[in-house]
Amino acid sequence: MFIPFAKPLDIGSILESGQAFRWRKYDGWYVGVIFNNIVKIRQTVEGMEFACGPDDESVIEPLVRDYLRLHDDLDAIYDVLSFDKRIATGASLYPGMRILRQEPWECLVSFICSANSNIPRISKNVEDMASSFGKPLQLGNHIRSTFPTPLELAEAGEQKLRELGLGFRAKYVAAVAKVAANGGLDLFALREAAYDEALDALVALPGVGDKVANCVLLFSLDKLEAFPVDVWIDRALREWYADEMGDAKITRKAMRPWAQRYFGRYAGYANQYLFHQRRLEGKK
DNA sequence: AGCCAGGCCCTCC
DNA sequence: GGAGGGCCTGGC
Repeated sequence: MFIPFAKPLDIGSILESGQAFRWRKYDGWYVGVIFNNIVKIRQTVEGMEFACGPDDESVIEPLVRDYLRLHDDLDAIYDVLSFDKRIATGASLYPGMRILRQEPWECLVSFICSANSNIPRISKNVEDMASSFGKPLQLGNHIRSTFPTPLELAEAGEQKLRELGLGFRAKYVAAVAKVAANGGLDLFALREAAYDEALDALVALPGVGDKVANCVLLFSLDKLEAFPVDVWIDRALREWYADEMGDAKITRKAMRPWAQRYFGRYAGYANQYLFHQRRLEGKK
């Protein structure tokens, strides 16, 4: 099925910029699992093509548009952020890189797994949880699995999660799964909540600190003002914004509120472009 | 081989 | 309240 262009759009940078962990590239197509379907996407000259299963494409198509945030007017967002030279440059370097609107539960568990880890390992952890505790799916010759529900992960338990190689994060995933399975966590309600309220609710969960919470808020809960500060953003801000921050000894904790004031309501988009730029420059 | 990874939690000051 | 160390494991 064909989806017309939402300009600008760069499927590659969206799906390969460390926001989500289940997309794989096979001969020009990105193949992943969202909304309990295997979904294939590729960008074409005039838009994008996608295929999915087991559900009908007509059912999944609006969800894919939503997932890719095609409704965001990126040029308008660039206009708001381009008072800053770095972001203006980033927008011209990577036009069409969008923030994703992921399924909150998978996003939360994925970023709990991100603590003191790296992208290849996070991807492996997430995929292993799916193939071990999710439900199998097939589309053509692709065999994948749904991301496990809170109940499925709660029933798996810490020990089995450790056996998958989650390490110390297994305890947190198991604990949060138990809370969610018992109805103690309504992530979709947090989409309607204000940023501060949603942040407080997330940070109360074991294994979820300010950074992980801001990733979940940004990538799945519609909080475009969220600003996760990881090592890359830490480096980027110290190297590029020392003058603006005006405090060489600023703590990582203090960086988030500073950046949110500085960048404003689309701080999360600014974050993604800084992260992407700085990560491509390497460790130095 | 050894360091460090898209942090979080706990302890101790 | 905030700085410092420990934590599972794998990638480089």
